[in-house]
Amino acid sequence: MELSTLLNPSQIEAVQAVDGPVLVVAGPGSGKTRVIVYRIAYLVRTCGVRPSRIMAVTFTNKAAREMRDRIDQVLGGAQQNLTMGTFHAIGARLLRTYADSAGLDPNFVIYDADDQTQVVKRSLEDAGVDHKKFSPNAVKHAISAAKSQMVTPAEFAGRKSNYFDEIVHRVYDRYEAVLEQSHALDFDDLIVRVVRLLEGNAEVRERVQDRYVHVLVDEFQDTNAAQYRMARLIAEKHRNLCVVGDPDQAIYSWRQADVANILNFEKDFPGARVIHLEQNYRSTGTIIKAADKVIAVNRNRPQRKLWTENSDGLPIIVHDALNEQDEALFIVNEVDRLVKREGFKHGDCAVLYRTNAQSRAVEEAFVRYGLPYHLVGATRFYERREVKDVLAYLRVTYNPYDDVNLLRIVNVPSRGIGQKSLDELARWANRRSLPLYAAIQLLGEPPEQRGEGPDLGQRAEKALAGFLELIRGLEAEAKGSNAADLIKRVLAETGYRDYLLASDDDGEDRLENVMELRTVAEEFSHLRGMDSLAALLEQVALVADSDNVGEKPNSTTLITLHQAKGLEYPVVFIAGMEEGLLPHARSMEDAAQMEEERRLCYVGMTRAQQRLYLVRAYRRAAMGMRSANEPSRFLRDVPPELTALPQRKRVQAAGFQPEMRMAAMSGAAARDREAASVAPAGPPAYKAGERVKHGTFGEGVVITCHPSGSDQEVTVAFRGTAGVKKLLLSFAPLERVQA
DNA sequence: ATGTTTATTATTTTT
DNA sequence: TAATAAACAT
Repeated sequence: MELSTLLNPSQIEAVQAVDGPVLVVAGPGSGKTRVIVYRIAYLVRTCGVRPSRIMAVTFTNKAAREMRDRIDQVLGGAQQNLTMGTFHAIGARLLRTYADSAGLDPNFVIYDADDQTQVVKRSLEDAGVDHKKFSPNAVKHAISAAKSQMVTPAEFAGRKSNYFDEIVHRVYDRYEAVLEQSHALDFDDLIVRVVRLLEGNAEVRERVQDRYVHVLVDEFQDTNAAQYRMARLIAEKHRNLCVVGDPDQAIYSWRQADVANILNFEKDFPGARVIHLEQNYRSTGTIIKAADKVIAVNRNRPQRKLWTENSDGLPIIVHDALNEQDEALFIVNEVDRLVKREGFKHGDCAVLYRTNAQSRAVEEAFVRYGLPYHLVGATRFYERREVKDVLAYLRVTYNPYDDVNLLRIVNVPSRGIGQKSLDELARWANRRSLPLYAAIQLLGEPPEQRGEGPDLGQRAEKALAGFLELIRGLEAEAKGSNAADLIKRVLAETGYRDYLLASDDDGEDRLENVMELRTVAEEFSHLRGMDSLAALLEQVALVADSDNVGEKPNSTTLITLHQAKGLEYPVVFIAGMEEGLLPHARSMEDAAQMEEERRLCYVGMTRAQQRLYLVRAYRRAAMGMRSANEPSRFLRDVPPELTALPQRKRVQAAGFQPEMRMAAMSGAAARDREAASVAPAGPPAYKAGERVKHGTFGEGVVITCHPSGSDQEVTVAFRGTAGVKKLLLSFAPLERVQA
């Protein structure tokens, strides 16, 4: 392996610094993944470290997969024994291996966000709290925050300071009890319980620490306190901990990620080597300069400067659109043009946005124009109702003590078990501290065993007995087959297939989704019985990443800024460059949050390799309401000399009738119009945002100004009733107004 | 007990 | 706007 031909000197230093703690601060596009891949290859090939003694932690499952592939490529052959995955996946594996020592059922299930919300709701009710006054989601977030900082319910009692904390405290205890009774762990538990296990059990700690001679953590800036503690514990013995991160790309503080971990690292491992990777290989000089200007405004950041030897490339295009439809239309037009005239492929392009809701308008435009696109993770596959229902059957079959999932399907399709009966059953089970499933089992026992009965009607009892039989049947089936076959049986025996087909008009589509789940399940057909089921459930719980489901080749990617972390595209559009959106309205009050918004913008900009578009809409419909938004403050920080107006005439029409305009623009008409567009004539007379005055319409703000034939067309938003008008420069009585 | 209609309400990012 | 809960009718 001749490293000097593959890597620059700093990268080589990071690869070869294998003894002792190392912190690699790696800017965007600085070859970070490359460094990790070669570092692992170097450990295995040159240092003779067995792959089984290496642990590499990534931020997403997808990243783990890709990294494994690249390592396999470099080393030739599959490195099966390498421990590689997210903190959560690795945590789950450790906890199953050492379930006994951790005091867990080795068949524990993993609760996702939705399950958690259900548990919180139930806990709120149990605690007698009005769940209208305290949103379950807020409480869930508070509990999760406490857990990821390793605060137990008992410790929480000490820090409660207001009424909300008081409520959280009351619910937190109850929440943990419900999880335990359900033999379930939530996401945070997958980390927290590992830490507790390692801290509390010297024997297990020794074994784990002995095994992992080298530990790597990627995206270190986005780890939380518990995760860092877990990594530190595992690496404590050999002290070969290498963390790779970039404080400027920390964008998950809302999930309790804490950049301070980087500072803690240098404190906990004095004398750690610090290596900086600052040369960017990804983007044009223009993009790097602009991104650097934007991020430089943050006060709370390390001193450093990203640089590149790449050529400057083209200016960044800043575009002002009328509204979100117009914004989408502009993007679609540009993609089309880049593909037709400039040799890009659809797959080279990506549209990035702050909120998932923004994807709608963009998606509609792509559909209307018939351009290929794929949307990453909006309505995530595993969150579809029908998929969750079928999964609930599987999960209850695997672990019948899972109350949340049992409640989900006990009456789906309806089998005569109504809310009243369930309430009564739950009260009865609660008094006895029994999971619902155990309570239902007890119903079948003779009266001396079951004691004072629940007050259920005969019909309900019979229906519950029927449900019990159903689950028992599935259980027997599960033992003798595999997950994919079990899904088939669930569909047939529970009546779910008929229920789906009968329910909506899109029942067939829903069934199609379930079949997709079956396809996923088939991956685990080499395993038999409960093992197959266990493997599927684990995968589903931890791969909330829907990236592997139905990705279209060579299509434009529609993705949130957060999800785009770690990715790169030749052409990037950032949509919604507006105050209130990016930066988001919720971050306006808090300086630290505002810095995070800026980092998010920085992350977005640095995804671009060759072309970067920053697009904003003058007005936008948000949950039914229209509002006019100021341009994002981040646009002001992009030096004007690095930007340009769009080179071609933008397609637009007056007024606010997107439907009509879309219709008019579809198909051949659009192409004709495009072909008819004329070469630019002279520099624009006005820039977007300038104040102007008109003889009859009064004062207004320029939205766009661009060439139109031999003239220029100025679009102005006027104060008051006049609204938005398109005017021709040579005719309109316009004059500048000083701000 | 279940399906239908109306009212309400909350809108960021996700392993 | 859209998703969900509550109220209502069957």
